[in-house]
Amino acid sequence: MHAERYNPRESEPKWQQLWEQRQTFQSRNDDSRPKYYVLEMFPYPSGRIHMGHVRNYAMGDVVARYRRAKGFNVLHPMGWDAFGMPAENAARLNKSHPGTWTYANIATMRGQLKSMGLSLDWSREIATCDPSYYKHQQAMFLDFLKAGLVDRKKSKVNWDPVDQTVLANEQVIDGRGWRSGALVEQRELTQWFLKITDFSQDLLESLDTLDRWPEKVRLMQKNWIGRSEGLLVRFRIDPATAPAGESELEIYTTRPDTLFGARFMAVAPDHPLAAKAAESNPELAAFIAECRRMGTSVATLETAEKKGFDTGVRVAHPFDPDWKLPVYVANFVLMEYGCGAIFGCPAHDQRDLDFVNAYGLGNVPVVCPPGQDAANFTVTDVAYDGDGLMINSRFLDGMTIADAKEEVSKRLETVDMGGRPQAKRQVNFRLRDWGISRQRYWGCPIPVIHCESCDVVPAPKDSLPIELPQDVQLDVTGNPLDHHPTWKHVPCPSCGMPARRETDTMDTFVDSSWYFARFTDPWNTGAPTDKAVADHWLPVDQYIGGIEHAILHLLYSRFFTRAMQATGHLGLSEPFKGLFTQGMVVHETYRAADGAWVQPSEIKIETVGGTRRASLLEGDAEVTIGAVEKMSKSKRNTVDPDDIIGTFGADTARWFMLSDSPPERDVIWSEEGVQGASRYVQQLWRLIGEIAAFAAPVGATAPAEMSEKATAIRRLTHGHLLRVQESIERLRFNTAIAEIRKLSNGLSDAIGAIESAGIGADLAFAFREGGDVLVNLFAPMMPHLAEDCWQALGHDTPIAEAAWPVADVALATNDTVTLPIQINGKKRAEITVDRNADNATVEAAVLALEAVQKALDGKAPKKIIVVPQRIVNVVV
RNA sequence: GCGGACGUGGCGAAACUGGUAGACGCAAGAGACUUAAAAUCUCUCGGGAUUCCCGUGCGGGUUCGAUCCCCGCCGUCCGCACCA
Repeated sequence: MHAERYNPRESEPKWQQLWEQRQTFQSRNDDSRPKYYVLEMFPYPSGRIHMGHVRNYAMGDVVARYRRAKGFNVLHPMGWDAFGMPAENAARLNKSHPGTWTYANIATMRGQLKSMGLSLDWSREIATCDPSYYKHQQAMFLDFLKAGLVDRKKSKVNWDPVDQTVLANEQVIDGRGWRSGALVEQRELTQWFLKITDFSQDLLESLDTLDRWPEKVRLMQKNWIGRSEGLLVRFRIDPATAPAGESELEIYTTRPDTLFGARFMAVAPDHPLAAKAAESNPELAAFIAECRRMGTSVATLETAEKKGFDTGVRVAHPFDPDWKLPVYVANFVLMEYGCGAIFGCPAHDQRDLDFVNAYGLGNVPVVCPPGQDAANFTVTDVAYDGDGLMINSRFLDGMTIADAKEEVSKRLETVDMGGRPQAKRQVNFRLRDWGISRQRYWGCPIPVIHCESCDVVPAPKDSLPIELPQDVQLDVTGNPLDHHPTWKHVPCPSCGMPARRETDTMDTFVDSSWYFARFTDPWNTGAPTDKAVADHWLPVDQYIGGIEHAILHLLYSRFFTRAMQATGHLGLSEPFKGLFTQGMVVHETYRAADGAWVQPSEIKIETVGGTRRASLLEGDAEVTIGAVEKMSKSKRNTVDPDDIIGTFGADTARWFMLSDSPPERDVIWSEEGVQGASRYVQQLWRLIGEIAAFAAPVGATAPAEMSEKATAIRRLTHGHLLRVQESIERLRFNTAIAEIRKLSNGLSDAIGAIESAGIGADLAFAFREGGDVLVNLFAPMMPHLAEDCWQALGHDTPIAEAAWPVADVALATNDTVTLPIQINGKKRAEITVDRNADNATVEAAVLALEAVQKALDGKAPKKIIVVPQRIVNVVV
């Protein structure tokens, strides 16, 4: 019996239960089939899933189901990025515990994900806030510590005054905290660091091996790591001007070629030389203090004018002891990069030029642009940073920039200055070590103990996990763990004297830097991973998530994988072989007359005379339709996945998510679009019902005699099968869906054409095959509907366990091809010829065409280009 | 400022390695069925004209042939931002 209408509300839970019963999506570590690891970035348990999750997980599920059907042993797990500030905030608000809120959210969201019908292996579920997870993270921290990959140092940190916590450089966006949006301040604190910079060169170089990553992401990481090749040069300080104990100033430059264009030196306000010089110069001290104040916010730094203050110190030019250069303290020099000191060559560096123009120090060009006359090339407002030949540079004159760099480096490297060479080649990186200390409660405790006599002592491994205390006071400023009356007090593991625990917790990006490895063996109580198992599954074959993680999460994970390799937990260095970054889900915005944002669910839209008008469901008041923007709570343009699944079913939601837009671009969620998807669900259901009525039995073999009609149907089936397959493999879900619709349209037309004529064994077979293939093709996108259709077609095992159909390439290709005929590049006719017809045959056929004859008007063609199986162009 | 991506009908888009521009869908319009509506089905749907011409942001170039390659503009979006 084939029901008139398909009812997803009845069907979807039924199939979800069956899959669960049969453990269809559980993957075993000892399966001998080739492995395929599909992973979507795991969610933060914020309360409810949103449409972005639906899109992300719908895509991953297509890949997982497709690969499973293709015979792979697929790992497709799910977990929770469960530590973090929102839980603490919620707990403070509700006077409860962050864990209560977190686990309640997880329960809700797990239910929501299950209602999507995702082919996930729930037996591997993990939550990063669970001691069974962070126990291993603590163990690895100790391993890293032992391996020299952890550092504890005093450093200037980005301090978020609202969240009262330290932020990594990566978490400061436009001078503001990435979560709170507050202006970030600089503070000096003792912090734990993971030494990501140990891997700077490798992290950079290996980007070239990640050929299945988006170019954009690789470029962003490359810029972030920021490698530059340069020279460290030591300048001798003029003893007459040297502050006590100072004799030299070391700078870093990438342009040693321009050394003869030097006009001044500049050091950062917190450079030791600046401090020394300020000791006897109150005005300088005041200037430095002012820079510090300005420096509290990166945002003001960006727009600040170039300011400097002459220290009175003079240094000698490395190639001319009599050439003295003034040393300034300048607000644009960063202590963190290079040496915190530079030499200024204004003619060829815009920043230096702005500085000299403000202080009247002048400039001398030393690189002459090609085609310019060296005698009258001058620089005024715009520095020249292009190519050219050296001028005004004594022994460098006439050299290329590259040669001049080499010459300067070579000469200064051999000059002895106090027993060391005066210069040294140096590669510098922008990348900084990863500060992981956070003064928060809801994070993974850093497993060390501070002892008065033994200093920092690692917590013994058998004391792990160091669990968070349940009784915690969150409404205190500062660090709640530090305020806890007893938690931090422990005896020193080394000397047994009273000591205290580290009360900082780890940045939550640590939690997400290795979860993909934990999924391979989440039951392991003794170690973070089973190395052999992890090496079997990893790297992740296809990782899918948002572009917002292009730098932070992905770079940290790449570092962590290397650190885990170094400490014996993994045998590889790159965790993600294929990366795909999906676009956002966007929606129209709506505003009431009073300017308040209105939710899509509160309005109705009518089209009157071609224009769309929106009004409130209640009260009918007119609503203004605004721009299409990212779904957000503040603009209230969100659509709740639960509502959509409840009304239309998960399949409809998944189908629409994948159908219209290319996956890397934003998708516009619209009511019309969902309804279109829902209509198609019904259309497919009807079509399969019709096909089932006269399809040959399951497993029927092809009859020897095939009519042309039957062959045409088979050709259609196999052609689209090939193209859908290719689209899915390229993650082009929108074109895959277009091809599926073409197949269903084609089968539908074919039914219309034969209905009255009756049906033979050949057609029955063709429809059996066509119907089966069609269902197979849309099963990764609409798995529940596919199960019902599969059953309707007479199959008795779930399609989720069925193999992908094998395309007959020979059948998919036609014996004949239709070639467009161009005359002077414009299409004028077409001919149908044998697929393998030789060029001479094609040419003869083309020349015989009426349109060609007419265009030639009795003359011979100048040229005929025949592109076999593609096109013919006749030039007259 | 530096780096990158993108620009195609009313809308989302497709177009393989330079080979028929607009597949597939959304919206719209006309019609069929219906007492009516929904649903469903059929047709039309880049612009202009009479067989043809124009058309992929704009202006050039390369080519038998350009949405695709090259040069120069314009616009939109994204990332980084005093990195020496």
